[in-house]
Amino acid sequence: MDASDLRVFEAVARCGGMSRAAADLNTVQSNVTARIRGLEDELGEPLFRRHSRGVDLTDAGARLLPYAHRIAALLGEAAAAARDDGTPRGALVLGSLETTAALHLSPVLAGYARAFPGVDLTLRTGTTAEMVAAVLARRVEGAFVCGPVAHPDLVGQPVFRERLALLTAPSVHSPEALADRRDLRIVVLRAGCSYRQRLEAILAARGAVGYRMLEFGTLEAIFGAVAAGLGVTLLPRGLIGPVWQDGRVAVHDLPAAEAAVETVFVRRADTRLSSALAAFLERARPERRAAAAE
Amino acid sequence: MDASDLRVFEAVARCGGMSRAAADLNTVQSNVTARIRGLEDELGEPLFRRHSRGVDLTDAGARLLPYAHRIAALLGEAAAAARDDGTPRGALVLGSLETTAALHLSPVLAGYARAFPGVDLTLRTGTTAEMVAAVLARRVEGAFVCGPVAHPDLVGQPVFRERLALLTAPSVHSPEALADRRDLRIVVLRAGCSYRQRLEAILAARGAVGYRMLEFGTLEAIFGAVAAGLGVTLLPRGLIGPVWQDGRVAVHDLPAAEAAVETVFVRRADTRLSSALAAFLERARPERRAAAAE
DNA sequence: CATGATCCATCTCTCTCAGCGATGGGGTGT
DNA sequence: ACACCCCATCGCTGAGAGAGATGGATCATG
Repeated sequence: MDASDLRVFEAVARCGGMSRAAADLNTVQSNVTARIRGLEDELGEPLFRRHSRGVDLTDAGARLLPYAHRIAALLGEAAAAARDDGTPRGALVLGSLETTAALHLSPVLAGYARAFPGVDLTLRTGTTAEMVAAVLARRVEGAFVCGPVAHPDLVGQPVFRERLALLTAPSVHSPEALADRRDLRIVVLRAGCSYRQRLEAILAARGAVGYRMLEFGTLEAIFGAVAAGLGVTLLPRGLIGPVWQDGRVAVHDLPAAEAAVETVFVRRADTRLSSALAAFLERARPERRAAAAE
Repeated sequence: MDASDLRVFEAVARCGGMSRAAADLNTVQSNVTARIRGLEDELGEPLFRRHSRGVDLTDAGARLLPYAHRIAALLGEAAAAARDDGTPRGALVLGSLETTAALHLSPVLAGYARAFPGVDLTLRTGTTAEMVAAVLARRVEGAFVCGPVAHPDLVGQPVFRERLALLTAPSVHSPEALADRRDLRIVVLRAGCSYRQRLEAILAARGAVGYRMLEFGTLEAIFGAVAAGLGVTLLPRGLIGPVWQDGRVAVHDLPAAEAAVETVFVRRADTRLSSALAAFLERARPERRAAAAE
């Protein structure tokens, strides 16, 4: 048995058919058939049930499939480990919440890109749930998400600690005044945004329920909507300096328990920490950034 | 990069030279050279430093080597998993202390071999330290050893609980009487036997120090030596029925703290529990054996 | 029921590439 | 100086992977 056999096997299992797998692998169907046959002969067990719509896994195939994934991942990691001599190099794909990227990451990204020109840096943004899924699927090496995250396959480390504040129209003088607003809406950056649940809890604790949701793709649009009295939002304090000073929106501090949010960096527990990523995290560490700011 | 490349790489690293690796792999040296070169070209990093006595690993090679091991192990496990349909079959190589094998395992082994004729069962015996090393090196799937065993790569489960007894010549009436015996020796089955340390501690607690050691390969020889007054030994009570009844040796019970010994079954944490092994452990479980004895 | 589409198995042909054997150069110990 | 051991390289050969064509089976559709 060989790793390339397992690659073919995995493609067939994923595509649900030998013809489709052949297209996926840029080869012809007869080849796929032959290699699967060879693998089955070697193992002495059929791996797929053939039927007119394609194939599906037998029990033996289902037992083999997770190994195919693990071995493929391990081979990629082996090559990366051999190439990684401690100086960051190659591709580094990270994920982040959009608010975290805006608030904390831009100077880190800029400095990192300057310091390590050998690294092809990619930053993808999305919600905590999306990013966690991306990390698990190995689409990104790791991600900055809203903590805490507990998953057996992930390891996390706290990176930033922020205080959230409630943003409302200037005419609202306290969060408690929201309870009797019947037309209340919550404004979020994206559907599924991590702060939404927290905002719902905060409003519910003050007797405000039954709100609708507005989703805007940019922070500026959100500020505009809040300033216009369309709704309220919850954002890290660090993000709302200029808008608040302009008096366009009112910023309401919250009790520490409600305001505190921790950004953690998560990555798969079973992957090696690449030099490129290690150097990035080193630059993102709070103490380091404080020192750099002096 | 391919698993067979890594196999060649691993052999070269292990043998310390391409010629030796070629012999080990049943191929010729030019092939090994070519494949290593190919691997190095693909990775863009030299993996070995060539010198007149052979080769040794560069840093990149040293980073790659553990992956070669893991991938090789995983490939073997993948084949075993695919073939393993729940009915025990194939090779099952276990380790055990000799005393445990003699005391507990023979009926289990016999019954298991009868119940699962498809399994090629092998039992290797040795000391706890030897067996733990064998498990870690994957030479055996698991082993019955003297507990407790704490190692990050191993998982253990208690299987048997025994009471040890001190065996002396019939003329010795209590363990305390040994303190003034200047010619005292301890008799063990093998150098490095797990019970030796415990016996030393027991004797030391009674003021007996400065003994010599005798090593005999069989239990009968040990009984003979003890009966002849050559020394003392420590064995599970269950092993010493007939000899004690004959009056050839004196059996001294010990306090529970000193007598209790737990036999645990250990295996690597990162390997799948094969059906063959699962069935064996099921048969070795104390409650099961008690039920079978009724 | 006929037809077309889809999917897998099998066959043949081609050609790459792994493996083999031989040779050569470099270094080491005697 | 010589024998020895090690690795690099070259040409040759054959197994085997890949490409393409064909055929049989099944299913959807009108």
